[in-house]
Amino acid sequence: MQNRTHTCGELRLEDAGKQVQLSGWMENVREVGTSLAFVILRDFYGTTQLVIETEEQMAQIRALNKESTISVKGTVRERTSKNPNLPTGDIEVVPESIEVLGKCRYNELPFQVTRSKDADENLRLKYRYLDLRSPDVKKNIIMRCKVVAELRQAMMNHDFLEITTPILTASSPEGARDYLVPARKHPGQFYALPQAPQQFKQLLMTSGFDRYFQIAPCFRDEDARGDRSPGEFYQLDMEMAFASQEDVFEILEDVLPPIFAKYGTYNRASAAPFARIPYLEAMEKYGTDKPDLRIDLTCQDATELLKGIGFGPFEGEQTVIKAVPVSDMTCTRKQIDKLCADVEVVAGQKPYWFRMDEKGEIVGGIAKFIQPVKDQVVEALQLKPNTFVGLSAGPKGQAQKTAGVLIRQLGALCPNHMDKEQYAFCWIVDFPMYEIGEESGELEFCHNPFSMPNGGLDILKKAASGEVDPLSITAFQYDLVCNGVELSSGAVRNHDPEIMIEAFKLVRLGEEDVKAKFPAMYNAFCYGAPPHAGIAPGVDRMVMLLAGAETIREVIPFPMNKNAQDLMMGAPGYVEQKQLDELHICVVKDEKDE
RNA sequence: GGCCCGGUAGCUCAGUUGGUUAGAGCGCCAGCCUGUCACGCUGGAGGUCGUGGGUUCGAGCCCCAUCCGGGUCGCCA
Repeated sequence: MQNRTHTCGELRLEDAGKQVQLSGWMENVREVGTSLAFVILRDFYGTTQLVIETEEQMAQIRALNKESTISVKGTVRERTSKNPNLPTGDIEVVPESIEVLGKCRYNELPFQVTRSKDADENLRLKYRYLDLRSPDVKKNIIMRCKVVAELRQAMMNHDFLEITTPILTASSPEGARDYLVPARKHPGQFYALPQAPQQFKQLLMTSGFDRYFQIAPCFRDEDARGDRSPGEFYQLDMEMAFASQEDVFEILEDVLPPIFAKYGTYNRASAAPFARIPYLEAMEKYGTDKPDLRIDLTCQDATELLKGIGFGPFEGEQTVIKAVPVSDMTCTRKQIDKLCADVEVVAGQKPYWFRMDEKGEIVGGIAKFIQPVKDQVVEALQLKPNTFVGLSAGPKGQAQKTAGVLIRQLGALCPNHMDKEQYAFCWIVDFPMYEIGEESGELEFCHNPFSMPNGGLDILKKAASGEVDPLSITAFQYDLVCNGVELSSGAVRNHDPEIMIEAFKLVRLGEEDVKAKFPAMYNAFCYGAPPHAGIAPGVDRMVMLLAGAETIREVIPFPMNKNAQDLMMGAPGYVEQKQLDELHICVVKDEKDE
């Protein structure tokens, strides 16, 4: 059975006179008088106007609810009143027959399809199939498909092979919380869904595959954010054998900018090579390890300068003071107050400020404390009239963080300090290998234990003997950042079992722990592994940046809500006792439920 | 889990200092309209103001508890 000769976005003036068949959703009906009506028919490709002129068809349409699907055979006709705003606005179709294909049983919908973006998000997600009917919602998904296709093609052009890795695998002791799957044939044992194909891709390198990539599903049981989907997400996962950090950078610097420029809201993207910023420098200069380089503001240390001026929050032995000067700042007092309030919410700490007015006077905020040291401050911060200075103070980490938030908010507030319409990439490099854990108070891996330390075995041995501070050791670990969004982490991997054991020793673990935690990888590396490096940019995040979407859910076809529920499918849900029995699972009731 | 904001018609929201019968836009239903295109006009239906308790002569509004949603921090090798 054929349902159409053309799509609803296809017909033009030159098609006038043709016999056609169209099928689609009845988006709207406009009755004008008793025997004239216009029906808007919508499919994936667009909309076409039908004109109803007979009483019989009028009755047929009146009996139908909007959003029903119908198929119409008829003649294309030039409109007497054209609509220049529509691609098909020059023509209309005069039906000879109308067939109902799928009735919409409800005359009142949960929301109006053409305005679904105004509806409550949980309602949209529950009725996602209605939400997605809106071209505006659909367009992000279409763009996502094209971007993924181009990423795939670009990777293959660089001789990468797409290899799929298991979805049911072993629980990994490091990192995020796992999703567990009970093993029916092995009572008490569990599979886990992969947090990333990390170990598999490293095993592929050890197997002799030279360049691997995958649009890989990843599963992590952690709380959601606006830019972080709960449960599952996709990465452009890649790994290269006999490769250095720079080799990985070169690939992405070639693959990403053209796709960002082509599909993005902005058509400019950083050219290769992207800026490389050492982690410590990023924290010093931008107050964050994901700086938005579209903003030309930086922060500087003002501890020496401002400690001891008698302002309470600036005192204290551990206190560090950061200053963010903003030239040519013309914001109102109201805007500054709002800025400070916003910064406090995000950073969890109050910022301070003062301003040099147009006459060169220090005014506003904590000006009276600055007054006595005005000359030094003007000198050190190179102050000119109409310069605003945001300040943060506290333990180093907190002061940096607050300064980072200040920079971001000030960028958003001052168009003259933000070149917004572009994709500004940078690499954050030289992450520390170790840190002092906040809870344990002892030395721990900073990011992940798979990264190669800069200095190799030698530097680890020196750290072990006390010659070198382990906190000063950096790893060949890098982040890709775009417009203040962390797109990806990657690393040159530690492929040498000896170095691995030494690295673990520093955090009080031994060879047995390495073997127990990562048996496959450890064993494999004992059979001769190539040096290798990789990275895994998040696909959802990239598409979100390209679409300029407010939340990551706008670029996922069927997203879960923030509580990791799929309201449309009813997941998670209870299962039958028989299923639990087969899986040897006994559900213990929460005390609250009893 | 902490903090902040919210929950009023199918949808999006307004609701003054606590005071008569809780409103608007869109949608829905009915009628009118022969060139609409966010069609227009007239009329109508539709509400346990999240839930439970309290204060008060009187609560959508104030207080307490609780549930749900959003943001943010924690968390995310």
